[in-house]
Amino acid sequence: MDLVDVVLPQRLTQAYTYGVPKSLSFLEAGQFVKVPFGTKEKIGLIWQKRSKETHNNDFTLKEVSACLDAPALPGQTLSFARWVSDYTVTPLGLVLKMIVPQLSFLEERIETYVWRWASEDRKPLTRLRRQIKTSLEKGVMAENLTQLASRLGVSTTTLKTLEKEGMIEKVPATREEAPICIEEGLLTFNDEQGRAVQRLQESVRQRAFQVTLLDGVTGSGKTEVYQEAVFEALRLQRQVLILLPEISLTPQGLARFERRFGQKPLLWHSGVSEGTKAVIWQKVIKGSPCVVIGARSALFLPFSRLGLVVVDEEHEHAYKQEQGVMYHARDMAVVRAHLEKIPVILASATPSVESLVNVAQGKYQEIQLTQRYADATLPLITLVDRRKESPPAGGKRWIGDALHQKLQEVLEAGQQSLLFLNRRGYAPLTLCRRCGERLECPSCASFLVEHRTKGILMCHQCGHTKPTMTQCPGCGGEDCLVACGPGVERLKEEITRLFPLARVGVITSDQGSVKERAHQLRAMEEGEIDILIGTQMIAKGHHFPGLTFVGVVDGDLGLCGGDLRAGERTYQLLHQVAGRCGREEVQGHVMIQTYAPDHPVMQALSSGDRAAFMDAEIEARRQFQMPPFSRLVGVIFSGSDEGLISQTASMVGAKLARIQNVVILGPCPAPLSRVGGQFRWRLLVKAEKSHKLQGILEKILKEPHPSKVRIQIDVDPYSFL
DNA sequence: AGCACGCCGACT
DNA sequence: GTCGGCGTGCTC
Repeated sequence: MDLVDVVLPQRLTQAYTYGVPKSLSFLEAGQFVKVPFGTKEKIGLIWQKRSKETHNNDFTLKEVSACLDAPALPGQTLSFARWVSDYTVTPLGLVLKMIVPQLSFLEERIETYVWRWASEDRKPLTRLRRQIKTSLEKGVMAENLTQLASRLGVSTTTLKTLEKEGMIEKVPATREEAPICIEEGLLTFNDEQGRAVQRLQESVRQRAFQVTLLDGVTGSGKTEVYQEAVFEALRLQRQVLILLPEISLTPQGLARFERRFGQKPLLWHSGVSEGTKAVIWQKVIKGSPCVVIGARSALFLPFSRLGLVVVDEEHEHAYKQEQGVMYHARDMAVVRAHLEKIPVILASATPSVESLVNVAQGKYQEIQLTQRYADATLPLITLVDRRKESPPAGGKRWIGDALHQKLQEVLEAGQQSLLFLNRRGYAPLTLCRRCGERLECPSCASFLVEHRTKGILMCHQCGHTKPTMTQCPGCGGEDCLVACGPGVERLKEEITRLFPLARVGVITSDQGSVKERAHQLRAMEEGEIDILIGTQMIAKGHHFPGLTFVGVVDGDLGLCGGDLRAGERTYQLLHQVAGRCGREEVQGHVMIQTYAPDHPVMQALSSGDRAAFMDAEIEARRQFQMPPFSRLVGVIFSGSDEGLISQTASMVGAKLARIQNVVILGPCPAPLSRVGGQFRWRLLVKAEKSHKLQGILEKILKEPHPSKVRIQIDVDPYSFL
């Protein structure tokens, strides 16, 4: 009897060996099967076939009970699962669980049909029917008659009659029949863009692994350029994955995609319904040419004809998953492309240190886009030294004199301003001025942020909320609690005081519904808002034609703390915010309030010399032998007993320290040292890049340790705060 | 993830 | 005496 190793989509490290009954001798790796496991029947995946000689009699062999009528996972997807599992030290079953997040996805559902004119009759047709016939001959897909009706612009009843008469029929849409009509020549490219398009399309045609860093200044047409590569892949009947750090795609952006692709891109993120996800999953595994635009989890879709991967905004830290399976989607996208033998495009206006180093080392090719549309000039960036400004007076606390004056000018000129403050809520800290009590989250090591409009105090770590209080929980005093520091709500208060006649808008990720935010954005686009205040949310993608001025209220916010990437991150964020203005003929102006105008980040922003700044960052990383010039692995210990946790961490640290060529940093309380009542400690293992730490770490995980302590491995950690 | 097995307190 | 709490460990 043949033997197969079966992996279950659960937190299990190993595969289990089963016998294959004669009736199922056709089974291959990648197929889904039913197996008896413990007392239950489970659905699993055939990981590999093996010869019967390898079976020792340590256990009684059970048999595969049935084969599921579902398409098999493509071989490359299996290799990818193996690679991710090994690299991130994650149980194979958990990685499989990411590939098959719901077992219901395995069930076939016919999602889309191609509708055909079925009648051979030569009899003359009415004008309406002739029109329908002509439309259908172009190849139209729809899920049902209602949808078809809206697509053709006719009534459902007309189509119902036609179907009853047998004049039209539906055929399940298959790979070959999926019509992809690409509207050509909608865009004109300048020479630089044209050359970039040529190179990217060429790499798609070559169908070989290649990483391209598409480094283009804001407004240089990066998206349009990589979309041409996407079309090329579609023309070759291949699938495309576009990763975005978070789905911030506006309806307009989506419509633009659809117009050019001739089909809706498939959206994949946490907000998409299970049913829709199932349809996408099936489509992707069956190999229909399509474009999936997704958050990092889309990387684990079982593509069977992947032809191109795009990682947009590749520098974004949102690509690093910090909970559960800890992986970096950008890095894993490169791995996946390598295994699939296809090109991958990393796009950014402010590439990460990691990618720039890879370019310098010749591992990635680089394409630069330096020209902005319509010869728009880059905004002028000036720094305001807050140390030299007069102390808060005349209603000013967070807006200094220079910024105030500039806002006034812009307002008088009838133009729009944007104020950037990366802090939600009213005030980040509430303090008792009598006893010094600070309002903290009961279960996290973080302060409660006041949200005055909602009348609540909120922990931004765990989401815990409670109503605002008037009495200090420390000393019981009334009216002694004071809000410290600004949040966007408080900034709005100040702005309305300074400019009572201005139309002011606020956009944050936690205020109002998606619809309300969209409404605010539109109002801004249409010039109905004079001053828009916003957090990180507004840093991305939006284009406001009338915006000429951006004020950064606190440029130093991201710089505090000893984070390895603080400088890089602050540069990227502020650069992105600055890019919101001055796209049209008028030159934009950006003003950054800072207490550290001499800081390299501020100097780089004001001089526009990114290369020098990044070179310095890279040099610093090299000097201190930090990533990407070394390898870091975090080992996180969590649980409710802090003493036990720190003790275990020290023990494991001592054990790890005995390994050759390894430096142990810590242990010390982890970033987010207390979340949801759980204490977290972390130690960092630093080694040379070539050092294969994963094997050793896996052993550490398996070694006995107090069961109340959870140990997690974080390869290439990102948070250091 | 389940589920059985096992070792302690509360209750008919 | 037994029921049932969940902590522990195994499932080919």
